[in-house]
This record gives sequence, structure tokens and C-alpha cells, in this order.
Amino acid sequence: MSASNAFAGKVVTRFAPSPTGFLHIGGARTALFNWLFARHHGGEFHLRIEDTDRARSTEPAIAAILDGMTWLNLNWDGEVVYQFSRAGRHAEVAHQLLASGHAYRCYATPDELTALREEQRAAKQPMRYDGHWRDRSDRPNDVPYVIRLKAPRDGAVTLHDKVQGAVTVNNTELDDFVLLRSDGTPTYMLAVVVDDHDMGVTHVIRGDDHLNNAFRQLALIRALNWEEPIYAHIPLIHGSDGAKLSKRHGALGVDAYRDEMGLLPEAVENYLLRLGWGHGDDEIISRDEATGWFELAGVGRSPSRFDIKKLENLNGHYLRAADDGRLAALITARAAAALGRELTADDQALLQRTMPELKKRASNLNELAASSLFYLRSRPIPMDEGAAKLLASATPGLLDRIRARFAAQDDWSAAALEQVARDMATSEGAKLGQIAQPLRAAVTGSAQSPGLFEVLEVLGRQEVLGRIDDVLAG
RNA sequence: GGCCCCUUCGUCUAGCGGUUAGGACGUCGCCCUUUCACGGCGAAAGCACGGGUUCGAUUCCCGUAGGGGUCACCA
Repeated sequence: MSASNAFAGKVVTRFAPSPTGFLHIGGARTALFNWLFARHHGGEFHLRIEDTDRARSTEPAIAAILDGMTWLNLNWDGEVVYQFSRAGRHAEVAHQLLASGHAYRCYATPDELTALREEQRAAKQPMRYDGHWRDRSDRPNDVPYVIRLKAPRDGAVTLHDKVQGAVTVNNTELDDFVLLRSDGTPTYMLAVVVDDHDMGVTHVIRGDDHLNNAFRQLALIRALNWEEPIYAHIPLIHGSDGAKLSKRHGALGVDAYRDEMGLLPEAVENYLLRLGWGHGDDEIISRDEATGWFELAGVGRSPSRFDIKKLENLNGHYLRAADDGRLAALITARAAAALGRELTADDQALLQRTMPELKKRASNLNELAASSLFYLRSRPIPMDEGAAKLLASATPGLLDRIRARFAAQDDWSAAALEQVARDMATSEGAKLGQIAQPLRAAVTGSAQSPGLFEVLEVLGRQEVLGRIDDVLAG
């Protein structure tokens, strides 16, 4: 029975992170691929928390994983499985293996193992357990032991991986790894195999840092005489320097992409999807399209580098496509923090109304919030460097003359106001920009803003005249 | 170091024996324009190297180089 055979039954995938840190971007992509594959085939996608390492697993990490999955809208089927809760079952399988002669007790102490590794390192030999207790019948009393798998020593194993293709490893490369620790708790290797089997997982899609583990797990599965899942080891995401993504690359939790970088989940998803996978020339891919198109055969075998620029560009695209009310809500907290006050319902409405123009000018929520502030500020508004320059170099008396024309203006629509400015430019023999730029600076406190006359209309006559007065007074 | 994997523009990728090697991000230029964006148009930029196989290799095979992953009573 080869794992490369076409799969006929119901697809079951899982994402199985260990809660020893945040949900990072690589894990998120693994989760996404598992999710897409399951949904594409109308199967199930499960979430399993691999918390067998009691010392390193933490509650905050678990919360961060669930939070990240939820934010990315990667909904899982059924209850979350906590691996540690299944320790009894894992031990049971280990002892079953012991009874069937596929495993044995090893009484080697940590010191002995360290010494063995030192020896092997010195002799430039591969560092592997030597199987000292593999075939011995003597049993020291009152000495702690671990249970090791009696792994095959001859021949080779070929894994038919859906992404990596046929990969063959000699059994001499594998040693008798530990199944059950001396304290009776299971190792990762045992727990994964037992849980995947018990959960009915049909396709194991994970990072290719697990490729070597697959051979050990296969040995275990065969000793158990269980059905082998289909494997797909996807390449890791690397930093811009080509090495595995880590802290020094700014490998952050997905919460940082949401909170600190102000990205939209659909942008992160689209970016992650295109990392290592492609569908012709398509770049902007909806979730529905992705679900319809995704297949493991399309996953490349080479690692890809994380490119924040492309992610930001994609985010800009999704920002422009996003609902205005949603965006207004998303930047509320950021705007409130910058303003030092809560936003009112009127503020919210104003943000939503101005959003179509604001969102064209931002590539993330931070920029979007910052660009909206001038609408919300109370007088006198601060002038940034660019605005100060514009005002300093404006023609003398310009603002006074603009103010006079605006003060006499009845129709406060953008179109009418633009006409006022154009008339003034004509009569003064100036270019529109010479008038518009200083005016923009006075009214927005910046050299850049959405269309000036729309801004004037939104701000209203009183506020505009007031802001001009503030500058004239200052 | 052993084993395993990878190698198309700077980056993500399309390509699955014959193409002017396509798209996207980024970069540069132009257009639009009251600014910044958005949008539109255009440019520079790539098959790591060496052998084969073949009428013909980016594509198939073998080396070399480079990169990566992994070698725990961690997962």
C-alpha cells in the first residue's frame, strides 16, 4: 500500500502548532494550505495544540494561536485537540509496541548518551543512539528507562511526498528514537503518529523541516501496522537573507501584522498563498478562487523569501477594495490614540464619508489613520514641515485674499469652491497650484491630502475660515 | 560533518523540448493632475556553472558551485 496512491475517501487535514510562542507567519501559511486543501476537497480541517512539552507550552501562546487563526478566518472543524490530554493513550500505544516486540526499554542515562554523542562527534560519525539496550534481556532494577522504537536497520524507505516527490532514506540513517520518556510522557514523534491516526488525518501538510521526521514516523506507523497518511512537506518561508525566518528577521506573531503593521487579514492570506504557490498570472486571488484552485501539485519545492513590500502593496489593494464602514471602525482606536480622545458618532460618520479618498492614499491602517487625523482635529491644527514650507513661500497676502473670497461665497460645494480658486488664479495671473498648495497647508496642516476642494466642502465654511484665521494669526 | 531538499529578473512566480522567456512587487521614465496617491503607458532587469541526451535545451540526465533543512528523554 503506497502513500502515493490516489486518495479516494474523505480528506482530513490538521494544523498542529506547538504553543511555545506566537503564531508566526510560516505557521499561518501551513495552516492556510491545510485549510484550503481540506475545503477544496470538501473535507475537514482540524486544529491540534501540541503541548506535550509542559515546560515550554504556555496559555498565552495557545490564546495567540487561536486568536491568529480566528483573525485569518481559518475556521477549524470540531473541538481543538490538546495533545497533552491524550498522554494516556500515547503511553498505551508505547506499551503495546513494547508487548509486540517493536519497542524496547532503554536504561541509558542522559550522561551516557551525551558521552556517546561526544565520542561520535570526535570520530566524525553520525550522532545516533547505538541501540545498546535493543536486544538485551537484562533489566537493571530501580533505574529509570525510556521506551525506544526498534527501528528497521536494513533497507531503505521511500516517501512519496506530494510536494517533494519520491524521497528515499536508508534505514541506517535512522536510530531507535524515544517514544516514551522516563517520566512516562510521550515524545512528539509518538504523539503525532497516534493523534493523526486517531483523528483520521489523511493528509499531513506541514513545513519541510519535518521531512526527516516523516521517515521516523513512517517506521512507527509500520510497526503499528496502521495506514500511512499522504504527506506534503511544503518549503519554509525564509527571511530576505535566505535563512529560515526567525526573530532577527522580524518574524512576528500574526497579531503584529494586524496591530503594529495595520494589515488586513485578506491581504496576508493572499500574500501567503502566493508564496510558494501560483496559478498562472493571477495575483489578486479571492478566498473562493483559492479554494477552487488550490492543489498540492502547484506548491513549489524551493523556499521563498518574505517580501514585506509586496505584502504592503497587496494590503493597499485590499484596503481600496474594503468596505468604508469597516475601515472607519478599524482605524478608530488608532485615531483616538493619536487624538487623545474618544471618537464620536459624528467622527465615525465623517471617517466613513471621507474613506473612499483616504484609502487610495494608504497601504496600511496606520497610514490610513494618520491621514484622517486632520479631519478630526480641533483648531488650531498642527502644521507639519511640508505645510510650514508652503506657507512660508506663499505669495504675501495670498491667504487673506483667499479668505475674503471664501467669506463672500454662498455655495459651499467642492465645484463652486474650485471655481472660486480658479477665478482667483486667473485674476492674479497665478497657477492654480500656487493658490491651492498654501491653502491646503493652512487647512490640512500638510502638503498632501485628498482633493482640496472636497476637503473644503467636508470641513465646512466655518472650520475652513477658522483654520485660515489661525494661520493668519500665527 | 552525515543525510535530505532546492537553484528562471533584486523578490514572488508562469513555463512542463522549439516562446521576441510571460505576469506581479520593487526600481526608473512618461501621462493624468491643485499636492500626494489611485489609475494608464513604457523601460531596465532572469534561465548559477560545466558536461552530456537530442535536429534542438530554461525544460531531461550527471556533475560542480551556492543556498537551505535536519541530525534531543524540543516540537
